[in-house]
Amino acid sequence: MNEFAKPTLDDVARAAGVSTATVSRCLNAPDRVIATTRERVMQAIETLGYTPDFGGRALASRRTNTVGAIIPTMDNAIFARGLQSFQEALSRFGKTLLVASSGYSPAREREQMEVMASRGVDGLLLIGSARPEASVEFLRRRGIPFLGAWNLGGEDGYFVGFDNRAAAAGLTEKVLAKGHRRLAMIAGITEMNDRAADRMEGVRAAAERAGIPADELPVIEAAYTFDEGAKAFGNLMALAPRPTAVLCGNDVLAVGAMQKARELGLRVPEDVSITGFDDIDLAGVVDPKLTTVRVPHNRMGEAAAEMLIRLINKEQVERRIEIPTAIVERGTLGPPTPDPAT
Amino acid sequence: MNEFAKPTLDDVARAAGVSTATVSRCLNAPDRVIATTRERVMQAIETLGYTPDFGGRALASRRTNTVGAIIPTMDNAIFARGLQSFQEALSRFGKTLLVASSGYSPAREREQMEVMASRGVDGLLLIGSARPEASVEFLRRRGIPFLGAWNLGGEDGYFVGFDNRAAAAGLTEKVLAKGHRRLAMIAGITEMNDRAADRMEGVRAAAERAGIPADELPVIEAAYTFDEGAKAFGNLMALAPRPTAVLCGNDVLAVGAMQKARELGLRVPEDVSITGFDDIDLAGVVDPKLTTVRVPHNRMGEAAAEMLIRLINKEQVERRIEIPTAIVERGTLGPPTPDPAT
DNA sequence: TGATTTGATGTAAGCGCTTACACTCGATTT
DNA sequence: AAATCGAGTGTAAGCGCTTACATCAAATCA
Repeated sequence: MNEFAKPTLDDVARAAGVSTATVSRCLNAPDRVIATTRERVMQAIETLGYTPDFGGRALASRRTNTVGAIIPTMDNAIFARGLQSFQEALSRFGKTLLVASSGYSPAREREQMEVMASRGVDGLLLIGSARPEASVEFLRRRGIPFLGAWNLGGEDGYFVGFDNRAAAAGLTEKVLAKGHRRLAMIAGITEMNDRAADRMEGVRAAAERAGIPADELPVIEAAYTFDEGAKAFGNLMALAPRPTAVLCGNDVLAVGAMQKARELGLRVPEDVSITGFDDIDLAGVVDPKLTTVRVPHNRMGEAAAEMLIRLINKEQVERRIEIPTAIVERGTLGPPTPDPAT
Repeated sequence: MNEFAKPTLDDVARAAGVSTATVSRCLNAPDRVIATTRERVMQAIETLGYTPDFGGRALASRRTNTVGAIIPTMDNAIFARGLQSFQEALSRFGKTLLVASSGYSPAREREQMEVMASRGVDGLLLIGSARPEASVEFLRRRGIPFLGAWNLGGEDGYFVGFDNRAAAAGLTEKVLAKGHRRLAMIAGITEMNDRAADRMEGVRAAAERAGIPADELPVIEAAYTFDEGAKAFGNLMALAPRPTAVLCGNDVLAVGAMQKARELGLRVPEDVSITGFDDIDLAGVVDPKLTTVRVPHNRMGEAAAEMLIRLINKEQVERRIEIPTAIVERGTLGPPTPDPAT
C-alpha cells in the first residue's frame, strides 16, 4: 500500500496475516476472536494507523453511530449548555453528534430533518413539541427514533424536559404570596415555541386561581434580547395602575427589564419586583440578583442522550422524563410597597 | 420494493425508466442530463420519497460533505456563538457540521481528531494553535485540511482569528493613558490556551513599553468562572500598593472581579478600574457597563467556514485572516484616584 | 453522402466494510 | 473409534452509490 494512502481493512488483514472478517470482528466483537490473534491484529492496526472508513462501515452495517440534533440556535446559552452535555454523553456511548439549527422556523427544521435522514442518523434530538404533524410523520415513516427535549410534549412521542407550566405557576404563586395583586408578564414569543407558551399559561393559570382574571394580567411577548425585554418593561410601567411585579418568560428578558427599571428610576424590588426563568449565569451577576427558576439544562442534556440511546437500541423507555426545576429566590422579588394612595 | 423500505437509486432508476447512472447524474451534475429525462427522474424521486444514502455516497465518491469542529466546550458563549455562525455558513454550502469537544485537553482533542478522521470529514475546524505537533502531523498525514480559529497561530497552518496580543496591548495602552501606573491582571489559564497567553503577553508588552517591568505587574491566572475572577480580584486587592486598574483576560473574569469589588466596598471605576475582553452580552448589562474588547465571534465563524470550504476545494487561500477587534469604552475604566498618601 | 464529432445515456467495476455461511480441527460425547 | 459439537477463522456476497468507459443516435462537416 502507498505510504500515504489511508490504510484499509485489507491492508490490516494482510499485515496481520488474517482475513478481513477477522479484523472486522476484532473491532466489532472482540470476544469472538481468540486473544493471540486479536493482539496481532491490534498491533497491525496500531502500526498502520488504521481507522475504519465511515462510509464503508455505514453502508455495510446499516448503522452510522451518528445522532443528530436540530436546535433553534446555539447562540443561546440555554441550548448551548444542554447540547454540550448531550454531546458529551453521546460521546461516551461512541456516538457522534451532527448539529443543525432551525432558527425557530418549522420549515427550516423540516429541511434539516431531511438532511439528517439522508445522513442516516440513528436518532434525532428535537426541541419541544410544537411542529407540523407532517414533520413528525416524516420521521416516523423513515423509522428514525426521535425525542423532544426541553419540555414534556403532548399526547405521544418521547420527551425529556421540564414542566414549564408548573414551574411558572409555582413561581407565580410565590409572587402572589408576597402580596402582589397587580401582576404583568413579559413572555417569550409563543408562536411555535411551546416553552414560552407553557410558561405564559402557567402564570395565567396561577393568577386565575388567585382570582386575577386573564384580562387583568397584561402580557407582552418579546423576542429573546435585552432590548426587547427593556422595551416591553417600559410599556408595562406606563400602564395605570402600574404592575407591582413583572414575571418574565426568561432571564434575558428579566435582565432587560431590570436595566429599564434602573433607567426609569424604579428600584427593584422596592418599586417593582421582577422575576426571570432559566437561571442562566447572568442571573447571579446582576444587582440585585435575579429571582428565577433553575432549569438544569446539563442534566437534561445527559438524560436526553441516555433516552435516545435506549430508543435507538430499542430498549424499554419511559415516555417522558421530567427534570425537576427549582425556584431560586434572590433579590428581585419583594413584597409590594403599599400604594401611596391608600 | 417493499412499501416501507427506504428506496434506493435502483428503485428510482426503474421507476423513471433510466439507468442508475442517469439518476446519479441528475443529483450531482444536473446539466449533464437532458431536461425531459431529468424531469422524469425528479418526478420519480419525489413520488418515491427518495433521499440518497449517505454511506453509499461517501463510499463511492470519497467525499462526505461533512465538516468537523473540535472546540473546548460549547458551554461558553464565545465558542457557541462562533460555532453557530460557522454552522450556518456551512449549511449554505451544503455541508453538515459534526461537533466534538475537547474540554481543553490536548489528549482528548487528539482522540476526537481520530473520530473525525474515521468519519471522513472533508475538513476540520480547531481552536487556536496550541497543540502537540503529533496531532498536527496526524491531520497532515491523513490529508485532512484544517484551520485554527480564534487566533492567528504560529509559523505555518491556516488561521482565521483575532490578534489577541495586539488587542490586549491596545487596551492596556488606553488604561495607561488614563494615568494608571499600578496595573494588575487576571488572566485566563494560559496552559494550552494561546488566546489567554496572547492576551497576557499583550498586556505585559504594553506595560513594559510604558516603563512598567513585568515584576511590577502582578498576574493571577484564573479559570473561566465568576468565582475564580472574584477570588483572584480579592487577592489582588490585598496587595500593597493596591493596583488601581485590573485588566482581565475575559469578560467573565472581569464581571467576577466587579462583584468582588462591590463586596469589598470598592467603587468601580473610582476606586479601581476593571476591564474585560470579548464583549459578551453580559458586558453591556452589568453596572457600570464593562469596558472591554469587542471580538466579533460570528464574523469569525463565517470567515472560518468560507476559508475551510476553499481549503477543501483546493482553491487559493490566504494563510491567515485577521478579524479586527475594537475597544469598547464603557463605564468601568476611569482615571485613577490620586493616592491619598500623596 | 459518408466520415467525424458531440451529447445523452447505459454498463459495470469497484469504494471499504459487515456478515451469513462454510470450513477446519481439537474436544467431547456415545 | 466414530459421531458430534463448537470455537475460531476464512470465503465471498453484497450494502447503495459514483464514474470511467462504452455505446448510440443525431448533428456537423468535408
